[in-house]
Amino acid sequence: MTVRNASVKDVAAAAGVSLGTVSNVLNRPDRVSPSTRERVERVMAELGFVRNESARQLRAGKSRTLAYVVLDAGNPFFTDVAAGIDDAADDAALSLVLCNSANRADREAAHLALLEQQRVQGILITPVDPDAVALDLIARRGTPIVVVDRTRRVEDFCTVSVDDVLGGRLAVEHLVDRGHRRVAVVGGPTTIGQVHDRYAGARAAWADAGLDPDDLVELATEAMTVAEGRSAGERLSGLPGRRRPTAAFCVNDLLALGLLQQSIGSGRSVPGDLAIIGYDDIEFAAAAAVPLTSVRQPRHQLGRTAASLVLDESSDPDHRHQQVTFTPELVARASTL
Amino acid sequence: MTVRNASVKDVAAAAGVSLGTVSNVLNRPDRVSPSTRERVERVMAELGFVRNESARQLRAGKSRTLAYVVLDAGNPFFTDVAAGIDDAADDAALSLVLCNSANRADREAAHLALLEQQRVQGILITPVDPDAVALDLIARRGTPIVVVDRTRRVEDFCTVSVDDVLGGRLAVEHLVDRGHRRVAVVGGPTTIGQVHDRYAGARAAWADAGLDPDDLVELATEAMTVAEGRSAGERLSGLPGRRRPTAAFCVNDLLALGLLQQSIGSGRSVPGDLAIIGYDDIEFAAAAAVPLTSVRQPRHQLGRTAASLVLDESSDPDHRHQQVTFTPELVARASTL
DNA sequence: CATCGCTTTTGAAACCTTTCACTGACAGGA
DNA sequence: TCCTGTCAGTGAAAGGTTTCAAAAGCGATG
Repeated sequence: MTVRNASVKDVAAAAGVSLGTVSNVLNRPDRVSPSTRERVERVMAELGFVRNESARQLRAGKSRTLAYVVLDAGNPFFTDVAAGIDDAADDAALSLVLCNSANRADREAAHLALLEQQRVQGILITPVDPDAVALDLIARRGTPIVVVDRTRRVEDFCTVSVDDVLGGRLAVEHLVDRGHRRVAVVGGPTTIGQVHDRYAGARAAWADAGLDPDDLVELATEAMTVAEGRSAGERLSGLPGRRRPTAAFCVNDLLALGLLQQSIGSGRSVPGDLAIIGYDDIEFAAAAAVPLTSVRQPRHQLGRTAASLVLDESSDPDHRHQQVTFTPELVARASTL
Repeated sequence: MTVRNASVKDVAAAAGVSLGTVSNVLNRPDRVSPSTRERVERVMAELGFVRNESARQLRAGKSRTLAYVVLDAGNPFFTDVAAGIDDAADDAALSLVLCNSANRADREAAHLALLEQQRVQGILITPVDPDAVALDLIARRGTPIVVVDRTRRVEDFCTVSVDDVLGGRLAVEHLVDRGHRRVAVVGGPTTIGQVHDRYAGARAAWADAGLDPDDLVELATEAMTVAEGRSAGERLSGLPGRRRPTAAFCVNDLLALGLLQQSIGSGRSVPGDLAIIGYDDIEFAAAAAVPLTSVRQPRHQLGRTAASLVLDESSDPDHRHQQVTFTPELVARASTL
């Protein structure tokens, strides 16, 4: 029965009706008499008919998918953002595909090219470089793009992000409140916009508290991973007692978890000898052996909003670009008690 | 210049050549004279021409993508498997799209239907129910399917998995070696094939060591999450001293991390009062405050192999289905010292 | 100049679906 | 009986790309 790739034509012939009728069964079943419809449907099942989405799309001009080009599929933060997007896509009866750029510009470019050729409804992206010109070209040619968790210098399309300066500020204010007067800021590279902003917020809060800038120690890392967090911990241990900070603000939770592990492993108590605060509030932060204080970003909300912006842009002819900024929130736990 | 959706026809007209020549520039540039090629390419850039992948695919009959329908995009285990698939897809110059079924059969079905309509080269899937008949239908109609990290009762297509009975055995043998004579097995629900197999391996190892089955305490959980791990820890604390196990084997790392957190938080030392062993060896296992002993699965390898099987099936006419089983490996760390 | 061999270019057909103006058939009303 | 309106079904056209046989162009050779 099952025929390799039966088409509407085959179905029509086998059911003794015209092409148009088969198409109507598929797309407007109410315009076909019940008896005919049933016969056609039976034939479709027998022949193993599967609609050819390429042909349909060619005719329709647009696809039924949304795409998210994610920066690092292994980072729980991004998978949560993706879950938010997925929710919104579900509501709009679109399906979401994830593409992983793994922080590599060449992979990102390849994915973008294919997505544009596929005429996806819209592209959500956390780009390797938010100011890359390739994004402009694609947007100008008509595919809606929304930048997620990054901002651009020129505001020529929608972006959704979180106020990272405020986040850095919240973290340091919290530590100052707890009485810390010598604090490390751990993170890098500062070429990443987020890292830069969080540092800036940290410095501003420190200055506002009237503290000496020299007592806010910046500890640069090469990446934001657990391993880098451990190595930062070793560098911290190496400092002489009086120069050693009593607290550390890590610009993401992976760093914080690494630092936490290294500290406990080398016999220091957290928060007694070293208070630690992270950023992102990923699920593993609350689950750490010493539950981690962290700056929470509304990541699900971030994804949901980004998706609704891209949908608006693709459907509303007089769409206006927006820059949505969310507010981060401090979640205090045992690591800074 | 930029025209909304320029087609090869528009390019041909603007460059003063025929359709066929434009197509040749795109697909066989060597057959076009340098001067013509250059002119056509310039016009394409001016017009903002973007190849219509639907039309191309309609003609070609197949697409350039591979899809992985992942069970839970938030679980680091699966993102690592996906990274392995991605590697192999890259090598074959295919692009990989990820679809998240989020453990829901309806979402899985929707994704599968669309992927089949899109005529993807192949589908990799960690299914909600490996024995679901929908998979057979799709495979029978000609889309190669490979089941990842699950096995099927009927071996009618390729599967790639890890020997979970052996994994359970390794974990319990390790604990017995360390002198434990009263051990908890934490996990569930046992309707999941993997969980069932790991339990079975654990029991077999226990029996082989000549120990009393009553001293292998099974602690069922409703899901395999950090929160469930914590709650299992509370139940464990509630047991009277002599009945309380000295070690726990958790059937995945999320459970183990939750149990670890709860134990330390309530003042028990690990591994002194309770040794803990997990399963999967996700990155956060090594990074826990007490580094976690775990059973490692070759997850990258798993993905890579699955991708190469699906590619083989889609290209080699006399492909034979294979059931590949990998061997897990114990990674001993401080939590079972 | 005719012929040959080679490279470059052409134009039509094919891929499969959807749409839409149209035909037939039939029932009800005048 | 004739007309009108409704409903079911029809068939051709369109959408953009690739392929392939055939044509054209062109320099060299006899």
